[in-house]
Amino acid sequence: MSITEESIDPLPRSFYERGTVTVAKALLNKHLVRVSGSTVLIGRIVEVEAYGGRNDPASHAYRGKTPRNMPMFGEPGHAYIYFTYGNHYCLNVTTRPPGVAGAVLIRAVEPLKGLNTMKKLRPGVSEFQLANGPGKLTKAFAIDRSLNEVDLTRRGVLYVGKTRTESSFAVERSPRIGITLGTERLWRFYIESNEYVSRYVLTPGNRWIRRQWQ
DNA sequence: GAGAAGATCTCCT
DNA sequence: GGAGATCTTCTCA
Repeated sequence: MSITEESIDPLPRSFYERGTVTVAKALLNKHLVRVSGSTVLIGRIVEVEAYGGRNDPASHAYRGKTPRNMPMFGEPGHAYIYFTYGNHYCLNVTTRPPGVAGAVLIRAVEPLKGLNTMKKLRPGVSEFQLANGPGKLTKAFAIDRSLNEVDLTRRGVLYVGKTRTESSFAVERSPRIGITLGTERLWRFYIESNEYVSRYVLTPGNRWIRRQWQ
C-alpha cells in the first residue's frame, strides 16, 4: 500500500524546541510532505546537518542576526529557505526557542510519493538522484523562497511529520559537507546503508569515499 | 557601492 | 576530477 498524506501526522512544536543536534538526529526517518494544488509529494528524510548559532562558525547565524537568517532566530518548527550559488535553494527547519539560533539542513530524502512529478521537475536522472542533495531535493519538491518561514507543524503546503508505524534504522555521522569552518564537528547525520544519501559515505574499512552511481 | 564568498550542481575532459 | 554557472548576501571602505 502506498503512503498517503493523511497517514503522516505533523510533528509538534515541542519536537523542534530541543537542541539542534538532537532534533537533527530525530528528523531522520521522518517524512517531508509538499502539497501543491492537487499534487502531493512525500519523501523520507535520510540525511541532515545541524547548524548552531553564535558558537558555530559554519552557521549563517555565527555573526548574528541578518535579514536572511532571521528565521533561525524565530519560532522553532518553521522553514528557513535560502538561495545559494546563484542556482539552488536549501531547506532548513528551525530549532531552539525564539531568540536562540539553530537550524537543521535537510540534505537528502528518499522519494516515496509523487515520483512522476519529481521526475518532471528533475528530468533525466535516476530515482536515487532525484533528491540526494540539498539543491536537488528543493528542485524535486518544488521548494523555493516563497515557502520561507512556513510553519512545518501544521498540515499545509509544506510540513514534516511521522507515520504511525516507524521502521528501525541505524544512524551514521560525519563532518558536514561544503563548509570550511567547524569541520571538526560530526554534525552530519544519515541513515546507514541508505541508497538515497548524498556524496560521501563511510565504507566498512572506515574510509570516506565519494559515492558513485552507475 | 564594490568585491568576495558561498550549507551546490552539472557538464566536460 | 575540475571548473563554470549564476546571483544573493554580507563585509568593508
